[in-house]
Amino acid sequence: MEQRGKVRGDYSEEEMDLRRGPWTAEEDFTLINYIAHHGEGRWNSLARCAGLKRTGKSCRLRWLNYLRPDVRRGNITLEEQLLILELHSRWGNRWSKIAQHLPGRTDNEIKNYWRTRVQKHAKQLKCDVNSKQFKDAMRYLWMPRLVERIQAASASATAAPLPSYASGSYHLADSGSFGQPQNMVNSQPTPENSSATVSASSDSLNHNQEQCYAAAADQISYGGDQQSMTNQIDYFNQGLDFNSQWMDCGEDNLWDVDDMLFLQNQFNSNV
DNA sequence: AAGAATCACAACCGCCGCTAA
DNA sequence: GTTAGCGGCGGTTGTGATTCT
Repeated sequence: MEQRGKVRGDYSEEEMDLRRGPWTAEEDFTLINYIAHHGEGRWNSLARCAGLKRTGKSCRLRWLNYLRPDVRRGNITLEEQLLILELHSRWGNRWSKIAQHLPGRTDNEIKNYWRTRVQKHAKQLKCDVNSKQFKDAMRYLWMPRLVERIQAASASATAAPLPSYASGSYHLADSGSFGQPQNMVNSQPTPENSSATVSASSDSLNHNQEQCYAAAADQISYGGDQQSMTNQIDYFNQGLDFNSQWMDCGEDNLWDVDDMLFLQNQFNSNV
């Protein structure tokens, strides 16, 4: 039986000979070359036969997450963000399953995205990423906002067809129903429609943002603890004016999690 | 300019399920 | 039925890069 629960440092002589840590260009080349000639799979024997002083697991991971020719790298697009949020709300931390619907993206990349971005925002909101509060914020604020940004990007780009799930599935007027995007599986973003990438905007507020927040605050009336953040569905679905006010503030000021933080503060201050 | 803090992501670890012997 | 080995998965860590103070 394979040894389980092995303590760090408790390695056999053969294992001690194994390399760990970052892969070198030479190792990458060796692995690529070997797989090109012999195919992938049977990772332990592959590692041995290729002459790599790595575990089979390490070779497999390096190939799947980095060296595979069809692996997509770079910013997670708005479309992909939306899809990740949608699929995670359905399946939870089933990263590999989610990755199957994002061609070229690895489970590791999606997992990292979730942990570094999404969980960070939950932390900012001072709530658990699995809490209903945060899920509501995602579902009724963040995701609709993403849809709008995708639609705006598509409209401004060309008269070309919208990305499949941005074009008809997440209608803001669908009375708050955010069901499964149609054609989701075939929704691989293309270079043409993936130009709207994750904005690296600062979390701090600038003057324009503050003005936007003030404008939004005028139009959002929190009646107290009986009103939850889910009330925002109505604002999105009715296409109220404050949406366009936000849009007028420029690309950097589109509704982001900063906005959720603002709403959260508004909510708390009225409780 | 420099040190601290934070971010992003590659890589590792341990567990689990499957399968062949 | 049991065991050994492997692949896959999700969680976690290490570290270089970037941003902040």
